[in-house]
Amino acid sequence: MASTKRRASRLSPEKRTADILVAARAVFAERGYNDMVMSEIAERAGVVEGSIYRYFRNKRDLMFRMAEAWFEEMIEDDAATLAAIEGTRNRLRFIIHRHLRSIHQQPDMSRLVFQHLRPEPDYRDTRLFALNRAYTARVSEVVAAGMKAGEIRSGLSPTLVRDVIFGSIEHRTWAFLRNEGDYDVDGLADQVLDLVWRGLEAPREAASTQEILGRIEALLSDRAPS
Amino acid sequence: MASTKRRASRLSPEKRTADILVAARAVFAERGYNDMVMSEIAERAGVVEGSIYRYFRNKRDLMFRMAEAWFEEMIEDDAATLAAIEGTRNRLRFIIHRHLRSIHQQPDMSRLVFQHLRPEPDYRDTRLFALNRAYTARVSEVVAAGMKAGEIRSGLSPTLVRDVIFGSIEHRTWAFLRNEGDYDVDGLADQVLDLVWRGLEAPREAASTQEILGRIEALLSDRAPS
Amino acid sequence: MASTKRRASRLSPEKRTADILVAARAVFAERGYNDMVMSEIAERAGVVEGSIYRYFRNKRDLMFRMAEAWFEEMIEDDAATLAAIEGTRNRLRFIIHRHLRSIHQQPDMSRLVFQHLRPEPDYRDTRLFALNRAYTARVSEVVAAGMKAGEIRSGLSPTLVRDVIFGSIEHRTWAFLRNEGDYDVDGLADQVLDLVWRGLEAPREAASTQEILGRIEALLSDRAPS
Amino acid sequence: MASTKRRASRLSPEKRTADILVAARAVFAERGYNDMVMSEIAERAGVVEGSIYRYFRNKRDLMFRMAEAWFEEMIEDDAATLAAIEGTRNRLRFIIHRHLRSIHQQPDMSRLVFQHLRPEPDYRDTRLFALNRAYTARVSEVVAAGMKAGEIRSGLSPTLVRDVIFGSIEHRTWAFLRNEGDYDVDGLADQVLDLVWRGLEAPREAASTQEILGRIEALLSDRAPS
DNA sequence: AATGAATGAGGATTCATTCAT
DNA sequence: TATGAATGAATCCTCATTCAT
Repeated sequence: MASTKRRASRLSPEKRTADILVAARAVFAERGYNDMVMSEIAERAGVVEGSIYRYFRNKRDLMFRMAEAWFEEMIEDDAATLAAIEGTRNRLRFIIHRHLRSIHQQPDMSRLVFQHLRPEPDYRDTRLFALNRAYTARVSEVVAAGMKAGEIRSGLSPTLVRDVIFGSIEHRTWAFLRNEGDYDVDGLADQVLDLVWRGLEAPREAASTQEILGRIEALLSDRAPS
Repeated sequence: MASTKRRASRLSPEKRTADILVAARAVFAERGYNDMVMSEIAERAGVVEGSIYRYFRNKRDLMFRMAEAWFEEMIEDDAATLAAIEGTRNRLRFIIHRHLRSIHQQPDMSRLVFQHLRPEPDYRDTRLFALNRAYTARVSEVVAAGMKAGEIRSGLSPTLVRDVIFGSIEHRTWAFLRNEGDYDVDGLADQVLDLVWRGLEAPREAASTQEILGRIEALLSDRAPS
Repeated sequence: MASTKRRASRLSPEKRTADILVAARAVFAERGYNDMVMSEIAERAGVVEGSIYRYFRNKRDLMFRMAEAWFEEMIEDDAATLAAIEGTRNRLRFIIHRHLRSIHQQPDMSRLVFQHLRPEPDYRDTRLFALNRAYTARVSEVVAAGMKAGEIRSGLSPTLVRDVIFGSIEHRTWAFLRNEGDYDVDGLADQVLDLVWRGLEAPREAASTQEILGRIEALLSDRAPS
Repeated sequence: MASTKRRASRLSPEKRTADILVAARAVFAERGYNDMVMSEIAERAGVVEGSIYRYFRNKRDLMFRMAEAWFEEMIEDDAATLAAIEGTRNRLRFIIHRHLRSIHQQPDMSRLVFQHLRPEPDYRDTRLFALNRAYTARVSEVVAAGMKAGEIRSGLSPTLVRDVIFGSIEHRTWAFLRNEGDYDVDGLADQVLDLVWRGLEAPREAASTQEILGRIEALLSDRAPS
């Protein structure tokens, strides 16, 4: 019986790493967090288990890298879009909508990050942390800019706004992530935005009243009999 | 040959259950989620491993019961207090403050619920779910009441408000739960409340309108025809 | 297909421990240090792998316990014999002979102790260390007693004598433990004893002097004047 | 596309071998036996893992070569010294002292040889064996010479003396090699020598007595009356 | 001669849960 | 009701060595 063993072709580390990540993501999508075993990933990637460890320190590292790749895609995809959107409110809506959409499209990956990776003790030293921070920092930045432009009332903590937005969304979508029902991305985005925006926007009431009065007075005095 | 073994004294099931829960909570506090092993709980509770299974279906059940006990305490403690507080804003502040305080005082238990219990697939069929729902429903109720009273603008989803509040708080406190830094319960409660309240409160346009009408009348009467 | 699984009968911990030790020793004898796998030990002992870990912390512990059992047997066996032997020289010979015989009969076990267990970093905190110390201390004790009795010259360090005896034997028998040739227990015991004893025994100068005087007197009386 | 990779400069095999040996020894000194990995050796030697295998059959071979280099140094260093020492006792003391000093200065290397290399099954076919034999043979040679010169009693086995000396020393120094305490090279050398020498030296008592008696008898018979 | 990517075997260990006594 | 001995599944990781380039 001839041995059918064949050495995997010699690939560049980048290609091999990418292959393994793709395989890992596929296995993860199919099996979920608990049943994602290294041997299956190796098999799919067309390498031997041991080879995975040349490119990834361990399983935990592999999972982080998986999530990092996901974040990188998202951040890159959004950059151009966000740059093209004008107005604080519109930009916030985009970010909110985007997050709701990400969760909706990639519930497994979301669960991975929310439940398993983010709570890790040394998460803060992670590249994923940096990426996630960049991802959420967009809110803080938009808020800070809006504040400068007078669209958002001053005195607010931009990072608190960030936590309100992402926290709200994630709390709202837990049921979906547990496979309990669905949600409407567009509608929910509007609801969240509405609520948050009210909390943020600079008070216009006082100014309008003055304006109204001023214009009425102006009108009346114009009409004054000569 | 006399056996020197001593049988555990026969206790009432309630007492036994309580003992085990106390032991479990102690072990959990000391060892954390991953290193909480049944044998140590049994030892502390003064029973044998197998006996735990007479009172708890399995470890998962035991953990849920632990968390349920925690929630029951909180809900009960708060009932009277909340009843004594008047005003929608004040009541919301209490609930926000309360949640921030719970997390601050019981980080382990919070992590257990947020990270391990709530994401469970059949969490929804759980008594913990019901308790948690009762715990968070207080927000929805207060909001609904505030809406009726005209303090809160209509058209809002009370459950969305609930998600905004608890989501914000939990997102904000993740770092703390990872043992990264601390937070100021009072200060944070005020910040969150401020932001949320702005998003909720009914517009005071009615008042401005009155003012506008009054001043118009005044102006017009000044110009009364001679 | 009927399942043929059967629970192992419930045994006393002592019996079970002994069974596992016996199995371990058998596997060790057959396979040697490197190929002694837990699964085979379990199989032979009639238990499941996991059960071994109820009685032994880990494989290392199991190996130590194996060696300890061996030492206990030896020490116990010898106690009566040694008590019955009179004379420092005879007692030393017994100990030397005994050690040579142990190595000869249990080369695997000897190798285990010499090569793998004794060099362990925390060997000193081990029960095996205590037993080994008791085993070798017999030399120190006999030497100390012999010194008191004047059979052995004073000023010697009994523990050094211990090291000389056991060190010599072990150095001499390394080749045998590597499966290179054999050795003659009796003959080697005599050789070692001879060499060591010369190093130990008190000088008999007093006796020679007596002899000299006696013979001089004899000579002189022969020549008595007629 | 120009490759920026730099090929290791082409060195003479002797130099490469030496470099790798130096690197191996450094890694071994830092990491110890268990954590000495080929990749680190390669890195230090400025070559790639695979290249090591051009110069050394395998890791085992590399370790043996490491130890061999050590022995060669020692043997060479000692040759002149030993030639300059006169007297059997003095020469033995030098050898004993030397061995104690070697262990004291190179505990890692000693442990390597004693624990890992010497017990190997085919150690006897090794160059290290030959070197070690040469190293220890100095004892046998000195003993044989001393026997011829009448300083050492006849009937002894020179190789047994060798085993006594090296065995004593190694048994005595095990604790030190386990990092438990230290020892005094000079003092211990004297103690060992004292004990061993007594076991070796030719008995002068008996001979002297004979001599004394003979001379007395001769004297007396000369004086016999005619 | 050098590279370095790929190989691949191999086993200890944990602990929730069960069930015969 | 209590006991506690027995179960048993399930997998990550290392690293010396090879060999195509």
